[in-house]
Amino acid sequence: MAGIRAKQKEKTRQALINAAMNQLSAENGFSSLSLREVAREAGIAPTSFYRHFRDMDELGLTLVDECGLSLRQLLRQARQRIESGGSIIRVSIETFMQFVADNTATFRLLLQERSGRSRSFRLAVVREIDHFKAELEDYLVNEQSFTRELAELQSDTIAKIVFSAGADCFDVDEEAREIITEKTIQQVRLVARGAEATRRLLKRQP
Amino acid sequence: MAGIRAKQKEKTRQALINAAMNQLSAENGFSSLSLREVAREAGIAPTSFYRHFRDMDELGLTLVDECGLSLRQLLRQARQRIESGGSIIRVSIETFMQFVADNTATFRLLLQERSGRSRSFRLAVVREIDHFKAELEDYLVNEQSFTRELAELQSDTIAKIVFSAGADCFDVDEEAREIITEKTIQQVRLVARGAEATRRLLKRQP
DNA sequence: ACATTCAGCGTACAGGTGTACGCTGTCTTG
DNA sequence: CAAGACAGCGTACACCTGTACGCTGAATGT
Repeated sequence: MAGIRAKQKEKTRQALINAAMNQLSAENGFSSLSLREVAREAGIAPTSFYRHFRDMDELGLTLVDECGLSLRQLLRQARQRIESGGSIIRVSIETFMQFVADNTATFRLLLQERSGRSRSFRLAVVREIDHFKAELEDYLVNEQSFTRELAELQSDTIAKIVFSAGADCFDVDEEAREIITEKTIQQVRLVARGAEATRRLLKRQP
Repeated sequence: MAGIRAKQKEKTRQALINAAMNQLSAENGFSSLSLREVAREAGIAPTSFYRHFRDMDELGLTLVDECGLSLRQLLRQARQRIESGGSIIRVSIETFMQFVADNTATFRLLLQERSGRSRSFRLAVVREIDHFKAELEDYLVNEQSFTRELAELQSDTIAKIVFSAGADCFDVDEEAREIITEKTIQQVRLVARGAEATRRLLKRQP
């Protein structure tokens, strides 16, 4: 039951996924990428593609899922590292930016399909971003004692800032990326400060 | 010299632009839209397309430019209306959201090409967003007496929030759009409050 | 051992794509 | 009024696309 067969299938499936990612990073959006070319780069016949995915869209959704998943895992690791001291904002954002640098192709897909193509694509992306927001929101409620409402407003704001900043990194070199990272840290601190001020404001006049 | 000829040319040029916008709004990203289909919808032969644009990319860049231009005009009008009283944040954001609702197709193009396709596309979009930020930044310096540095940080943050919020409006009905608008107003106020707090902080320890 | 499953292949087809080339008829200019 | 510019057309071509269909050979289940 080792599945020498299933193992090989999984291998070519990964080859397809990698091929798609490569062709994405080269240039061009996901929609302008062809089944045939992806199959060619993966080293299989065009018609064999269908043994793995119903169509290109299904492959695309897989990419989105994988991207979101590994981002979340990375951030969770980062948060654990923080429990032994360190600025949560700095570490989280540095981790995020490193992720974007290492996964430019898929992250670009994420942002691009967020406002494009089919509805199912958009929903998939929204789902990933919602995961991100939810974890941040919980942190703000549990560790920083914000009200649900204010935590929700804050986490949504931060998500918008951070994902936009990720997009700003696409065309730039490492040096510029560090500048953007520092700027983003400042921006998130701006929001945190604003939320803190709002909390105090609400305490005085509830 | 009225140019009955030039007039006709401009007319079909607009027809091409409109056709492209229509096909954009239907679904699908810009890159998956074909010269032939655009020409067909505009009512001209495919080969006549070249009398107006070198290729589809040139048409796309034109769309981006027009979108940014009319957004800026609208916001400038809104700011004039404010001089006779009213919350600048509320009016600006409501105007912005109305613009997105009225120009979903091109605004989607803007956001999509921001993180996609060719470098020249991305730069064009960045340019439009920079215009937006610059006008906001000037306002913050001149009318609210912020330092350049803090105004820059603030305007960049707000631009990120507002453009992201615009993207959130794509799939939703009018009711949900109003909710998003209100949320965005709160978020921008959060940032403004954070910037205010930062300013005070810096005054105490410069 | 044999029968079944199934990943991958090759062929084939209908349809779409961008664009080169040369023509037409009308507006514009001299 | 003649000469030229030029928007738009039709034809033609080479190329790429998705996918239907049936086959093969090896891994698997009995």
